[in-house]
Amino acid sequence: MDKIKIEKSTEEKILAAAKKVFISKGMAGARMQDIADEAGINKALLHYYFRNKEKLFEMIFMEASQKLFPKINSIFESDMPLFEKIENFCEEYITIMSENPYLPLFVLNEINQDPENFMSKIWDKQKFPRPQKFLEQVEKEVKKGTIKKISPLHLLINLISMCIFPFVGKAMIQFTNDLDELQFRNIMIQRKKEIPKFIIDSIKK
Amino acid sequence: MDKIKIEKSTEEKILAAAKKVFISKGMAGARMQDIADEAGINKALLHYYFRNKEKLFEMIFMEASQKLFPKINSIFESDMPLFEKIENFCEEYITIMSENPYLPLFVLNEINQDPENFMSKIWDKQKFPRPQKFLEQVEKEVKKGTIKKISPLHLLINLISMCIFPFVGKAMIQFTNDLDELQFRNIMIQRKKEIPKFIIDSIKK
DNA sequence: TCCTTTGTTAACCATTTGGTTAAACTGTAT
DNA sequence: ATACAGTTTAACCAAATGGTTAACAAAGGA
Repeated sequence: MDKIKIEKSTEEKILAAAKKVFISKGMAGARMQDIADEAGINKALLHYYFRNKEKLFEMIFMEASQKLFPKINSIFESDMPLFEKIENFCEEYITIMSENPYLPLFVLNEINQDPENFMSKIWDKQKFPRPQKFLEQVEKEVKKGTIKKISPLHLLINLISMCIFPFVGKAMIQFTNDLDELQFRNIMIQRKKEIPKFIIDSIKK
Repeated sequence: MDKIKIEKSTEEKILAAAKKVFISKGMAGARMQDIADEAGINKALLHYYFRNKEKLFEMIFMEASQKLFPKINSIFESDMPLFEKIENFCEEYITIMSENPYLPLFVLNEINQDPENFMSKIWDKQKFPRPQKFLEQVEKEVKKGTIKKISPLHLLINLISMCIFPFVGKAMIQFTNDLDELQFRNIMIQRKKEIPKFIIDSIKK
């Protein structure tokens, strides 16, 4: 153990605990007491640092959704060639999500459970996925005849589905295929290459 | 309006209301009072028909997960040729889910939030997805050389990802692409054909 | 050393929530 | 009419839960 134990500040301890509890139980299922226990502090201290449950949740959710979304844009809006862009996206995206495998389900579920609140408070504060440029790029390639005729939107949905879904359905996939954590991790590493290959095989002429 | 209004029994009213509330708010977020209101009855009547929240939830969750899972098996384990099987799966699966678009997120989220409880109580009561035969079939086709060399497991994950994820990420997809309910429905109808085409284009020789 | 600010806690409070009870209502057979 | 079973409700209860308070400890500056 050459890891030096650095004293985390109380605020950091709370945020780490809140992240863990919120992501595993969701906003409705999380208990302030659980978070306090997890952080090893008194419950009142939570309210000293963060006014209330909603504020604390918002902080965690913001961080989480920022991890889930904005990395997408920088790739989608870049000037890379299409195939390279697809490869890049899979690589980057799966790498980030592998470090936070429960994050996509958490974010998508909370969005779904309270869309109005989500949109108003969280949405416009950060850049949201703008797939426009990607869609146009696909259309251009189709017209140029460099790839098969395919609906850009369906291609986009296929791409993000194959990257994100395995994390959302992690428990199901692991159980039906009898995979432990390590095996799952390895499969996701493989998918960084498998998905682009699968897509490009499908659309290249 | 030539629809005849048939009086639903109280039990049916409760189940319908519970389904609606549980699926939109999840187990933890659902309130017994909400369900009672939705059903237009007194809260105590809920406990008259279903002992407690857990029992009521279990009933709804069972029904939901039975809709999400077992239809898969009959197709996966049939003797259809591979391409036909893929076409059949997409067609059937998306049709069912289009009638219950929020069901996949609900089920996957609850599984994730309480895996132990899920496994013990719900899991073995019903047949669970057995993709074995599908995987073997893919491997056989690869060896025969009728399709490209591809990992059967990745192909399977790709298939279910592209079918299920759009429902899980419905809110996100609708928002980023500015789609109303009807447009989303139509895109999912297209996907019944688009997904098999996309897959077969990728793996056929 | 005293005083002020910041951090931390135990005890407490008000509301929400799942669940119970006992009474009342409804239809049906006697 | 009466009795009886199943159904429905208003009122109630206890536990859980988010949040507050007041007292206390620690740190630092005058």
